[in-house]
Amino acid sequence: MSRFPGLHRWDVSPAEARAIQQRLRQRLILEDDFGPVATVAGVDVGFEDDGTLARAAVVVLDHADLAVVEQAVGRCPTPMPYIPGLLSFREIPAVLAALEDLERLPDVLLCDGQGIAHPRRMGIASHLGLITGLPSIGVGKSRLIGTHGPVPAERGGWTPLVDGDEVIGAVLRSREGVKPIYVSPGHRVGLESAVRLVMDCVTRYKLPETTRAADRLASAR
DNA sequence: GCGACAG
DNA sequence: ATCTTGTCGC
Repeated sequence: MSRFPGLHRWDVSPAEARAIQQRLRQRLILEDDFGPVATVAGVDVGFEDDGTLARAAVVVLDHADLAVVEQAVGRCPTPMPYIPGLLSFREIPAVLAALEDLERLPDVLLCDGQGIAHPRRMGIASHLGLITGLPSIGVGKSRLIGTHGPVPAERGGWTPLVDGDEVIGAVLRSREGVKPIYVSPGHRVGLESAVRLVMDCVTRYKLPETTRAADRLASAR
């Protein structure tokens, strides 16, 4: 029993993957389109057997107290090598396997990587949001594209990430004294809400608890 | 042609 | 992403 409709094939060439991204980007909703957020999920992918097997982890947390509600792990043969701009084709198949095992789907997905802060506005968070239909946000530890000015030093402060004349994300100081993180809307979430939801999940560390929990599970530490 | 380049 | 110990700083 599959929870999500297959929008396209996964065993595609880089050129086909880029064409799929161009086709899908038109369906993205880049403004708030969600109800009460009771749960938030962290999504991350790790690899086993020299990278031949992808292992995805999804950890659902209670939005109010960040307590773990449930978690799932999904595996699948790694489809293709890492190619900047095509990360979702390498990692999403395993993520979908993990999502199928959840008792209940979360209200929002926080993915490791970018949302629309991507050359074709189709980073892994946006792609996953479109496939699942769930609101999604990209939380990256580093930059893929875009430029930005100085990042405020205080916790919670941020500056726009820009590409040409478009604001594609926020460079956020999630914690004082450490490198900022890159937050961008994935699907059905506007930038301000994306930043707010991410900060809702940040406690005493640079990365939100969603990411930390998923990272831990995906890397089997 | 020369860099840049999520995880 | 992954390979990996100690080490600097609050």
